[in-house]
Parts: sequence; structure tokens; C-alpha cells
Amino acid sequence: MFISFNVNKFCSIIPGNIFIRSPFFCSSMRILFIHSDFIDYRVREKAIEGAEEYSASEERIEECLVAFISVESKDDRQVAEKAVNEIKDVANKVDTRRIVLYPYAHLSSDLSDPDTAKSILSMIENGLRSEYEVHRAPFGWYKSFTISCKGHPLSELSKQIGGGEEEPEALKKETTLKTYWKILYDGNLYDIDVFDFTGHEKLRDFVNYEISGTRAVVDVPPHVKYMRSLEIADYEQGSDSGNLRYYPRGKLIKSLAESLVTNYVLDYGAMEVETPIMYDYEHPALKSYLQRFPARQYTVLSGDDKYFLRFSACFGQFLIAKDALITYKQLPLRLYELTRYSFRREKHGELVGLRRLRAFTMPDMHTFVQDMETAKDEFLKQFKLSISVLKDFGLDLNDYEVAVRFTSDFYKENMKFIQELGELVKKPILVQVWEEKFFYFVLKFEFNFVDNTKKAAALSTVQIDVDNARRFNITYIDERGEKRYPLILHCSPSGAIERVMYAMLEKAEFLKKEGKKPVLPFWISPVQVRIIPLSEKHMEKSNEILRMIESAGIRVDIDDREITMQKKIREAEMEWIPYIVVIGDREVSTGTLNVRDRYRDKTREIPLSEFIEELRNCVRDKPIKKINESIFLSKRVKFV
RNA sequence: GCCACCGUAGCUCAGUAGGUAGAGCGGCUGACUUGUAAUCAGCAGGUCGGGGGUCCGAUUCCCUCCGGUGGCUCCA
Repeated sequence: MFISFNVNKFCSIIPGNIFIRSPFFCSSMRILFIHSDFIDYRVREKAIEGAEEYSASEERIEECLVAFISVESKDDRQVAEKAVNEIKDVANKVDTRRIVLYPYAHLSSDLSDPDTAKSILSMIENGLRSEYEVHRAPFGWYKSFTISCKGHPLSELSKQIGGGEEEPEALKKETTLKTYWKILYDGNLYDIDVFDFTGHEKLRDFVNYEISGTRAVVDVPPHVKYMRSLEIADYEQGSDSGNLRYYPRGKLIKSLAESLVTNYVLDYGAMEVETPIMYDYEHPALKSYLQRFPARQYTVLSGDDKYFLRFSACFGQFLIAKDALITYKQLPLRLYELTRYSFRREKHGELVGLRRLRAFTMPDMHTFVQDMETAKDEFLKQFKLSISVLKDFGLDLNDYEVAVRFTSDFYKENMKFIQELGELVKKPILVQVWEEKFFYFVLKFEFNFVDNTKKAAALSTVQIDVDNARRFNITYIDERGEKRYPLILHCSPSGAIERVMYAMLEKAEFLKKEGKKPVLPFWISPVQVRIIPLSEKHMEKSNEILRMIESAGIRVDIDDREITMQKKIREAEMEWIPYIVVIGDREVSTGTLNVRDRYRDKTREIPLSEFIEELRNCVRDKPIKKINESIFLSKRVKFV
């Protein structure tokens, strides 16, 4: 599942950092700017044979912009021109007319040959000479220098200038890409600024998040404290940031969530496959694709070979589909994998709890279809599938915001279809229209969860991909025996599993804010029933009841510790356990249970057999797994 | 990636105007044998995130690295 709608610059400006991105893609000139009170350099001795002739021995230039430059192996005239523009840009910002070009090999490990470097430096010098006073330190000499950096915010910058041919067409378009934002409601499209968001506050938060980028200043999102206090997951300092550890309860929740999504997708008609987690940088199909995404992946060096860790299951499934013999009779063909893990080296400042990780678990289904009509039909079905999946996680349409994005061409031909999506959810949705196709897809939706800090995170999503069959050479045989490219739907019916866990925890916090007790859906609660014996003499009866509940496939445990009953109840409540059953003399004699019910927030009397039947109904059609720790609380380890 | 703040016992946090630290919870031991969110007492537990510097002396001041968080930027 490739997900993108915002755009990023191919080469970014990161002050104070010279090595900006992975060197594996294309070469690019590197420049370090220092706005200086002065620079003073002395030429010592020749460093290389091709050193430039130079007569003076010392030079001092006052009040100038010094550009330390490394020319890299593939730099050319085009790069020189860009460099001229960059230097002009910086010179104007710091308001100086005096520029020192200083050849400086140490910014790069992939240098060009000396002749190329000299000619490119000359090109830059000539490009600047008409407007600036340009000084040039000689190339190919060892030099000593003293520099005085002004130290204001713009006085130190590093830039990387990419080669023209390496920059993909699609990325150039980014800057000129036009999009429109609308709200679709009751079959009408409204402008954002005239739409009345009353009663749709979360949608407004989502819209703000998407369009204006405004963010409320708030604390850590509440799911982070729950993720630790409920012993679900935790940061792992021994790994890279964004790679979490899961404790037994978290692992259980995660497994159950994975099973649920997988069951849905298999019922929907997909075939589960498994594909490698790392791929060759030099593979032709992947290479052309990867060029669009600057250094966002983990790199693995194995001997002399370079691999990247997958960021979705797309490659693996596309490479399978490419080699498969597919005929029109077998379409739609659906392949599915639950990627454990997908990897994205998200920026450090972006990582938070379970909301955004560098290693995450992504259910990813690809549906290959013949034509747009079938694609739309599948899109609609998968839209509904996604709603069902999220519902089982306790997330209904009020808990997330719907965004639909498409190209204007697609809209012209499919207005009714888009309106149908709006009618399905019966609430306003955010619409983004691209003037022309920029990504590989023409239509996508996402369900976005807005959390307690008013930040949005995408959950379910489906896209109609019109490009990648061609790129990966995936074909099917049509009715006339000819090879044709299918359309491909990318679908993650839940979004990343960790993100679903995040949404459930954030939703629990919303419940708490409403004065209700935070809780997880019954089927996914790591402990569903806790038995609390009133004293030691009730242990035997407690064990008996435990076995009966357990045999119905319910996760039940027993608090056999020698502490007060009040304390046991308090702790069970803090663990969000749905049902708490105290066993004392009354229960032993009557056989009726007194159940403390967290969903209804009350205690009630119920015969054991009825209680078991009720629980059994709650987990019908849901994945069932055994408890993942000792059933005896006295044997439990505290992980946090 | 940039900027800011934070990192003290297993957890949550207090404190030290520079002289190596304290509470609550948790743990252990003992008493209590309990009817729906914390029974009482005693004990143990810390190279004050890592490294470097200044100083007679650093957990405290400075630098740096790591980790966390917020903002910016960005998000296949």
C-alpha cells in the first residue's frame, strides 16, 4: 500500500547537516554555505596532479558568503546552473554581493574527476560574475584557512543539488500540482470556507490538519500512557526509534487484531501470500519506482549488495503477479499479505507511541481487475469491507473522518459514483481533487482517526492504481487471447495494526472524557473475565468456575494473591477487565454469580450457565486465542 | 532533519544556590482472612540516561551523544 498525497521536495535544505540522504540513488553537488565576517586562506602544497595554476599565496576576503563545494561524480552543466541559482538565492537572503567559491572535497564520498570539477566550478563562477564579486580558492591544493562565521540563523546552510535527469518528471510537477479541497455532503460539493462544521467538529479538526496544517498545542497523546500502563507495548531503546516491544498482553491484542483482519480479507476472496522483507536497489522495476521516494527506507548492506526493507507489500505481490499466468476468467484476482513488518524511516520528530512507527504491521491486499467498471465495483465493496472491519474494533463512522481524493478527469466521468460514496456514510466527507494525475492512482479514500490531540492518522484506505501494472509488467490474457494490463486496487481494510491499537486506546480516552469507563471491545480484551476469590477457602470453587468459563473459549484468570478483595477489584478495574466476578460463600451456595460489568458500569446477578452463554455469543465469529500469561495473578511478572 | 523542553529507585515524581539523595506506589517479610476502586507495620532497593570538560569535589555548571516529548518541516 503506497500512501501519499502531499508532496515532498526531492532535495531538501537541512542547515547544519551535510549528508542529507542516501547516496544510492543519484549523485548531486553538495554545498556548505558560511556567511562570514572574513575568510583567510593560505595555499600550502599541491594535493593532486591536476591542480590549478596559482601564484598568490594568501588571500583574505572580508564580509562574504563562502560556498564550500564538492562536485560529485555525475554532476553536469545543469547542476552547475542550479548551483548558481542556489548561491544567488542564499546571497540575496543574507544580503551580500561578495561570494567565495571554495572547492572542498570533504563533503562527499563520491567525487567527480578533477577536470570535471574544475570546469563545473568555472561554470558556476561565470554564472555569478555578472552580478557578484566572485573570489575563487584554487582547486587541487592543500590550504589552511581561518573563517569567522556570523552565527545568525541563516549563516550556516548546507544544500544538495540534484542532477536534472535524475529528477523524475512526477516530482517536477509537484510544485505546480493544483488541488482543490471540498466538502461533500448530501450530494453537494461545498467550499471549505462556507461549509458549516457545527456538529462535525472532528471533521473540522481533520480538515485543519490536512489543509492548513494548524495544530493545537497539547501534551503527549493519551494512548502512550495506556500503551505502557496496560502493558501492551513499550519503547525499545535497544533498537532504532519507532521499533517497539510488545508485552504478552500487547502481543495477544495484536495477534487477535491481525487474525480478525486476515479472516475478513480471506472471506472476501483473497489468497494469502508471503514475500521477502528486503529488495534489491538495482532491480529495474523497483528502481524506477524508488526514485520517487527520497531516502525514506531502511537500507541493508549485505557484503557489497544493497537492499532496502519493504515499506509495503506492493513489490512482493507485484513481482508474484508479474510471473503468474492470469486470464480474464480468473479476475478479479486478490493477493493479500499481512506485512510484519513494513519499514519506513519516518523522521524522528514524527514518531509517537503507536501512531507512527518505523516498523509496523500492515494488512495489504491487491486486487487485479480488467476495467474501470469492475474497479469501481470492487472499490465500493472494499469501502464497505473497511467499515465492517473497523466496526469490530469498536470504531464506527462517528469515530473517524472520511476523505476521498481523485483526479478531476475521474470526477467528470464518475460524479454519481462519488456521490454514492457520500450517501453511504451519511455524513460530510473531505474531498480533494487533483487537476491532473500526479500519483499512480486516480481515486482513493481513507478513514482518518482524529485523536485526543486533534491529530489525524489514516486507518483504512483503498486506491485505484492505473500505473503499476505497466511498470511491473503485470498482464492478463483477455477474451481474444491478447495480453493486457489490469487495473490494481490497493486495499488496507484496517490500516496498520498498531494504528488500530492506537485508535482503540484513544477512543477509550474519549469514553473516559465522557465520564464512561475506558474499555476495549470484549473479543480483543487480553483478559475477559477476572475471578476474585474472597478468601482461600473459596479457591476451589473459583478454580471450578474458571475451568467452565475457560472451556467456552473465554480468557479468564484468577486473582489468588493474599491481598484484600477491594484492592483486587481496583486493580482489575485499572486493567480494564470487562467482567469481574467475586466468589464467596454466597456464590458457593447459590451457584449464581455477581458480575461487575464494565460495559454497563454496574454489577448484576446472573446464573453461571447464562453468563457463559452470553460471553460465548460475544465472541461468535471473532478470533479466539488463549490467555497469554499465567492464569494465576500471583505468578504474573510486572513488565512496566 | 531543525528548534525547544525533559531524562533522579521497577513506576510516578520531589530535591540538591556544586559537598554522591527523598516520598508515594510497586517488591520482599510479618500481622490481618476480609463482599465490589488502595488494611497495617518493618525491610530492601539509586555509578541521579551515557561519555567528556571545569572544579579540591559534578546528580547539580558547560560540551557532546543517546532516548523521550512538543512545535516546525514532512509523510509511498
